[in-house]
Amino acid sequence: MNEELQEILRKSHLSVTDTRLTILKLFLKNKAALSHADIEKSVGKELDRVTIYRTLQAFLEKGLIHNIPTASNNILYALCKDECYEHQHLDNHAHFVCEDCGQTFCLEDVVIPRIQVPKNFTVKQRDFILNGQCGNCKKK
Amino acid sequence: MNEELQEILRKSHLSVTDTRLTILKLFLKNKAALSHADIEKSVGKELDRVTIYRTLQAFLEKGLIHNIPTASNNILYALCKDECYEHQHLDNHAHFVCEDCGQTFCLEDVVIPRIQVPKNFTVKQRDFILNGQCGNCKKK
DNA sequence: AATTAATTTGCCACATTGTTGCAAAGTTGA
DNA sequence: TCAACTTTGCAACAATGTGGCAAATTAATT
Repeated sequence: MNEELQEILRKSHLSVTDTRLTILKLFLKNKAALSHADIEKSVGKELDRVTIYRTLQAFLEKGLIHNIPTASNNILYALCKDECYEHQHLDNHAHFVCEDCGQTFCLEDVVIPRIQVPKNFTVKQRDFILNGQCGNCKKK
Repeated sequence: MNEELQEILRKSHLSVTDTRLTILKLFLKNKAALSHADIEKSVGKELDRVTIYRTLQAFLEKGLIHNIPTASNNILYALCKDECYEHQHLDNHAHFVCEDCGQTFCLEDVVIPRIQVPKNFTVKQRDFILNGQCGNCKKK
């Protein structure tokens, strides 16, 4: 298990440290996207607040995770798929934020449709965020 | 001119104050969406920082403006169209963030397409954010 | 027009979130 | 194993957001 995690970091050109393994593990364990606060809560005092910031920054830069725009002001992060490379994200799937449980899911199967933009505009990235109630919360 | 502004506030069930007229004027003058920091910079020391927060909150609640999710952590606000009502936003248009000038525009004509979501999921709101280069920056 | 009731504003203090510098600890590669 | 380099934790600081309260302003009423 740990070998696999290390391999993931190396593939992204990140040196292997306890901090990074811990945070990577969190991402793999959670189906939902994580905020800085989520991670801080999970690790308790095990990791410094600043270190978490810097780790997320490093993961972002190396293309291991991507961030998800939200209307509230907390940035969410989620693991990228294999098709994502450093500085070039191809996360063309939609994200779903559940109002009830607050969790955000990557809808890997929902491909973002291409749309017409005004002439002279060049589109480099597209984000599609849905808001509502997830399947789990609906049952209750 | 001032009469029209007052009318806009009244229509949204907001009492007319200098602060609100000032901020509303800013929104009407700017084609791009504004952040709290943008407004603070514009008005200088004319308005208190806290007052701006509360004014934006009031505008949001009454449906005069809507906020735009962004991947960075600063919330953007833009005027709503007439179809928006208090507590019920119908801003089903896409937003475009220009990488070069940093400005965010409402693409009023670009309607967000409906997409398929997993069964048991209920969609209440849809946000579509495009990222790239706007027409103005492309010319340069 | 003047008075009253209700709302809004500015100031203060405080909480939360994010950033930078630097020395100590850890990682990588030879 | 050693040296070069990177990462981490701590401290200090900057920026952003929130709540209380008295003074000022607006809206409503007579």
